[in-house]
Parts: sequence; structure tokens; C-alpha cells
Amino acid sequence: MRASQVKSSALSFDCCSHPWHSEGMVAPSLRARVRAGMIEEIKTVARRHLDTDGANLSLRAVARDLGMVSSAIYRYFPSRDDLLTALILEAYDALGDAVEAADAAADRADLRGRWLAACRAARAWALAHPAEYALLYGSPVPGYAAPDDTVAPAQRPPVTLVGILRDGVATGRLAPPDEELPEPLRGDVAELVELLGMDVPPALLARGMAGWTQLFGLISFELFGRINRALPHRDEYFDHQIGLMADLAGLP
Amino acid sequence: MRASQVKSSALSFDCCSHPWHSEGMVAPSLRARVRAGMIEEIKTVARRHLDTDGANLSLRAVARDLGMVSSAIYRYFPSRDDLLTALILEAYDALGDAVEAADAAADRADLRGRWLAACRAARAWALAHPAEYALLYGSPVPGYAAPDDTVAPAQRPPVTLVGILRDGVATGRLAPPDEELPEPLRGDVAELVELLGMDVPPALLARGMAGWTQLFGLISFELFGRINRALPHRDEYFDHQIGLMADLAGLP
DNA sequence: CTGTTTCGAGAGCGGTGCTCTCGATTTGGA
DNA sequence: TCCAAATCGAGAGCACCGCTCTCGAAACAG
Repeated sequence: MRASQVKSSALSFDCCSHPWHSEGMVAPSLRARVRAGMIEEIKTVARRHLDTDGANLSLRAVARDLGMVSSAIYRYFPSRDDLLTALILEAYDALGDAVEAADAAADRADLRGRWLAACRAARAWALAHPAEYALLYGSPVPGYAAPDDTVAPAQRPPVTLVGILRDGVATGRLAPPDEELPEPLRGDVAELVELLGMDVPPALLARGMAGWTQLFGLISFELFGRINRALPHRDEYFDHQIGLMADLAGLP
Repeated sequence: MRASQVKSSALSFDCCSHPWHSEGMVAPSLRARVRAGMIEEIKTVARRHLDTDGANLSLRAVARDLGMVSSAIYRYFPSRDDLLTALILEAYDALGDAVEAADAAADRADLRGRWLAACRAARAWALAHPAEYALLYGSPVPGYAAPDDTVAPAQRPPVTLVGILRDGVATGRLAPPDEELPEPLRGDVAELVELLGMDVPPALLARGMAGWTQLFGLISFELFGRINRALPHRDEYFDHQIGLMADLAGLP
């Protein structure tokens, strides 16, 4: 939670996210390597606890599973929140990877196919990792404030969706909506367009964000058990609802 | 969590939800009345703690605020989960009241106005009671399973939205989409139509549910801080996105 | 080989939900 | 009116939690 703690946690990561066999770096000591391995092991066990026991992760239980005493964990993560943040970061990246890979695997010219593939990939990832999805998109943990490192990976799925729309506009395959946004909103969305660096008409960006919101809502309802029990064909329902949003965005 | 506990908690409610001054019932004893008052007081304090401290409600803290010892709370609620369930039930009802009242206050013939009013009421309630909204629609508490009493009140907002569409079809003001749902899905939604008792074409019901999903997603994104900071005019953004879904449903 | 750093264990603090027991009080029927 | 029964709040206690501190052992660097 403290900025310093988050920073130190991030430092623990650099030793593995920046692989040591890149140019000019000295090979890490044995101790550094077993430390990195230990961090990875802790995260693995923590992720397992998350998937089985739900969102309330117990540091002591993780330590017990590792044959350690709880205070030993603090040699690797300054607090429980930092461990959670590490898991959140990895989860964001995994989801982003899945969505972007699905988009990239589709035919570039098939805009609607890319849209559906990206959405399906997000849902598939969420169904495969419900606890981690809840960690990302559930109600925020009370005391917990997401560090700034999380905003960029968190935006990858919506950016992917908007990127599909941008490609459509750029190649002329997608006709932007002829409406214009009303003024106070138009400026906001125009700023967002610049911030994302995607040349898309504001009205279209708004529709893309509607698709992203719908995607999140569909997954959340299905995952949190709020989908009506009278809908056994969930795949078909999801596909149809996502298709509706593709229609709304003007995807052919 | 146990069914028996939930039942006993529900019994505690009946003494106040079924007012004693109705026909034929004997006036409750003094003790029963102070007990009901105590239950209400506990819920009030718990709600206040929820709004200030977030979702992790501490029974001991509530007891302290009431000048009691923690074990005394168990005279009124068999467990912390039951207290949470009581708050959830009340929250569902409050949200349902707000949405239905907003719909009822609008001109019956102005379908789009009713839709927007209902959606705005849901958002307004959520913004006014963020912690309770998170309790309803956030990630489910790990050990907690929502009792069956909650499903009916939970469906009031979406039923209200679909009711607007049904009125539109019944009065001929709303032209249902000319598409048909693909087969495995069409049967599911048709069953849902019967279950809700609302005579609406399945394809239209699907669009209404899309609107409900979007509404939930919009509110959640805004409330859980995932709305982009580059969107200061949140009211206008919300109105526009909800209007998009009204378009999708065919509301004139 | 030696001084320093890293690490895990252990004890401990204050917090939590929850159970049990024990007096005090209130209630309702004889 | 009196008395047994039901109800209630307090208190102690259990197991668990996140987290801090200390201490001895091990691994490192010079």
C-alpha cells in the first residue's frame, strides 16, 4: 500500500522480468537466482490458494504450504498487498496477452472476426481463472489502492478492441457512425482519442467503449453467478450479445 | 451460510417486515419490540461501517459502536454472513424501489424517457451507496453463498427494464427487431420469457438484457475507479452510453 | 579467514469471527 | 404474587489473521 513498499516489490520483479542474460549485465549470483525462484514459488502457491479458497488470500496459509513460517514471506514481499499486486499485474498481463493474441491470430481484414475472437478470448481466460478475474474486475479490496503500474496493462483489452475499430476506419472497411457526440462529452472523448493515440471518431470510440463495458458485464454476470439459470447455452448467449455490440460499432 | 442460520435470521425479520398492527395479530411483547429495534440499530451501524470502511465489515467494531461486547451481536444475528445477508436484502430492495419508482414517475407513453430514468436511478443509487452496491454486484465473498431470498429482489431492476420494452410492444410503440435468435439460444430466451411472464419477442429480450448488462458495467466501471480519468463529464457519458442501448433496444 | 549481508524461525501484538459459560433481568403462567 | 423459563449482555477463551522484532545460522564478498 505504501509507495515505498510497492517500489521495493517492483524491484524484486526486475530481477526476473529483465532477464539477466541480456547484454552487458553480470550474471546474478546463486543467491539472487534462488531468491527469484522463491518469489516465483510463492506466487505460484498464492495463485493456487486464490483459485481454491477465493479472494481472501492468507499469507500464513501460503507460508504453511511452503513449509515456512509466515514471517519468512516478508523477506520477499513487504506486505500481503504487495503479493496481491504482483498477482494482479501478472493476471493483467495474462489477460492482455490472451486478448491480443486472439486478435492477432484472426484475419486482419475480418474486423468482426477479430472483435469476436478478442471478446471470446477474454471470456475464456476469465472462465479459466475466475479468482484472478475477480481480483482484477471485482469490487476493490477496501484498503487496497491499485498502483500506477497496473493502469497500462489494464487497458490492453479495451485498447485491442478500439484498435480493431481504428483499423476498420483506416482501411475504409468500417463506416463511422454519422452522429456527433454532444458537446461536453465530445471534448472528453476527443482527449481520450489523443491519449490513446488512435485516430477514431469520438462517436465510434464511445461505441467501442460500450463494447468493452458490455464484455466486462457479460463476463462478470456469468462468473459471479448472476446469469440467469434459465440460460444453459452460455456460449451462444455470449456470442450473440457480443455480436450485438459489434453491430453497434458498425462492424460488418 | 448454513441454511438453518439463514432461516433463523429471516425469522428475526418477519417480526418487523410483517407489522404487528395488521389484522388478527396479537401485539408483540415489549421485549419483542426492543429486540426488533436492536436488530434495526445493528443494521444501521453496520451500514454506516460499510459505507466508511468498505466491504470488510467487522462485527466487533459494530458491537463496540453499540457499546456492546461482540458476542452480544450473536443474540440477533447467528453469524456475520447473516448480518451481511440482511444488509444485502435491504440494499436490493432499496435499489429496486429506486428503479421502479423512477420508471413509474415517468410518462407511461415515453418509453425512452422511462428507460433513461430507470437507468439513471440505478446509477444515482449506486453512487449514493457505493459500498452497498459493491456488496450486491462486486465479486462474491468467498465463503458466502447468496440465499434464495435474494434472487427475486435482485431481478427487479432488469425486470423493470424489460417491462418497459414489453409495454412498448403491447402498445405498438416499439417495433421488435426483425431478426430471429439462432436456435439453441432462442429456446433458452423463450423459456426466460415465460419465466418472467413478459410477452416479448426473444430477440428483444436479449437486447433488453444487453441494456441491463451495460448498465451494470457502466456503474461498476465508474464506481470501481476503472472509468478513464480523462472523462470528467461522467453524467453525460453515462447518458450517452445508456442512450446507445436504448437505440439498440429500438426505443424511439 | 573475517566482517557483512541475507535468511528462516520464533515470539509477540493487536485484530478478527465465533463458542461457551455465567449471572442478571424480563417474561408469562400457576 | 411467586417461580420456573426464557432471554440477554458480559467475559473468557480458541483459532486464525497481518505484521514486527529479535536472534542465530548460513552464505556471501573482500
